[in-house]
Amino acid sequence: MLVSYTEENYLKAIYSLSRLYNDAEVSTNQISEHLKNKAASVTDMLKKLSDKKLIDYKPYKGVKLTDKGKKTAIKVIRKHRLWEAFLVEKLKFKWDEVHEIAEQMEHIQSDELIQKLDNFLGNPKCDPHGDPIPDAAGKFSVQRSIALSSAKQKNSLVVTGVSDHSSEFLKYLSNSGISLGDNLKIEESNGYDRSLKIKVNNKHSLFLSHKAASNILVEIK
Amino acid sequence: MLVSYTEENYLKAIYSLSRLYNDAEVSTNQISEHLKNKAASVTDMLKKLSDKKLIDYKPYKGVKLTDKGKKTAIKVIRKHRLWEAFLVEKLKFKWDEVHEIAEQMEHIQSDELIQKLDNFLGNPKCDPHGDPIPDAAGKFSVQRSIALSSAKQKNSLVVTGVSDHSSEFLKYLSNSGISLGDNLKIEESNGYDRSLKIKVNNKHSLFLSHKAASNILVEIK
DNA sequence: GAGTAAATTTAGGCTAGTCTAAAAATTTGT
DNA sequence: ACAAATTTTTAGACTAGCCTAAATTTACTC
Repeated sequence: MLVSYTEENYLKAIYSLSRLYNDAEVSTNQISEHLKNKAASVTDMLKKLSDKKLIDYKPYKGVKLTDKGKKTAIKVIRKHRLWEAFLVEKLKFKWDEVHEIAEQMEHIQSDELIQKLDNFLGNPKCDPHGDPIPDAAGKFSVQRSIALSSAKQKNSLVVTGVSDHSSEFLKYLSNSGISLGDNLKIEESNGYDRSLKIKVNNKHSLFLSHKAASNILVEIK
Repeated sequence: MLVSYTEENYLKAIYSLSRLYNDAEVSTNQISEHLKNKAASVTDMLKKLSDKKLIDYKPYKGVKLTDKGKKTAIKVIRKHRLWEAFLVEKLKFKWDEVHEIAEQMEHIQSDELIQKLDNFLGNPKCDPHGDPIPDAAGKFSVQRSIALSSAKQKNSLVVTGVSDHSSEFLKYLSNSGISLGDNLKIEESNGYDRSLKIKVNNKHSLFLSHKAASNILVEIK
């Protein structure tokens, strides 16, 4: 069964929104905002994806991916991240320049291509943003990181990635002197606006809004 | 101005059909057969491409690419051939497996990507089928080959490529023991069906139909 | 639990690109 | 040069994916 470019983008959106909220149902409006389409258009597509057994859809109740839909979404994510790795490792793009191009390349259809690309890159476990790359069977072999904003522990956090890949955000990070692999310590946690004061690599400190902190992924070292 | 995936395919078809017939006007039916679309659909698209000043179109009289259209077509061909080179050189595909994948990859939009890919491959002059790769300005730096069927000279011909990239034809060639770089001599030329008797590398001889010979490209050594 | 606000779906319309069938223009054969 | 055959265009319809506006369902508040 063929899944169009557009359908793939919907499945990808549903997958990542669902992950974001603990594998919960995803609402029409969430998808609409994420893809910058109108809610009515989303409803149309949900019906179509439901007919194809890629999602479980009950009107007004949100959607969840079926196993088939999840498999398709993870495959697209695998392709996206492998192409990002290729662009950075081999073609020497900066990590904040590759997202848009990978958005196009992730839709190239050829299982053999993706397998050969994976081998060519040495079967990487993560992409240049630190996001884990699933294998051909859809298995993620490395730990998923958590948002800095939700870290319970205050010390010994390591930046492993971002959840906002916009070049605006990535530029903001590099201007703030935060990059992949940096060590973070939470020095203060502001209750009322949930902003954080962070020490980077035991050197300089800075303030991060909740919004920024929620888009920085860390692992506990 | 943006040119869609579909428009790019039409421009590419017009470019190669035009080249095939000595830069002549290309007819609606020729395009229709080449793209496996109906003639009526082709007419629709010709109007659209004409509105965008990508082709010169006079109803019933065929079309020619404008400079703008030619530039766009050559850019797509550049991308196609660079990706084919990548697939064969880096990912170790066979030369008869890459056409379909490159058909998809040629539409990825990013000037920076294609420039970096070109450098990564070492700025190749030809793709794995022996077709010349134009540079970023659209210039072909190597000689365009001629069809074996139209060779005036009988001796010292070198196989430089094919004009039919179907895996059916490529398999036929490899079964016949003809590959890129082989030396050919025309031993007999049959007037009535235009078939040829060919000696390959001064070793074995074989018969080629006009159809096959017209799809083998050679240079005079 | 009734009324309002918010979310979602339905209804109907638009564009790009395709198709079939029919009409018009061109080319060919005598 | 005129009729027939061929090519090309026009006319009208279809699908995918999007939209706006209106109707419906659900959620929230008192």
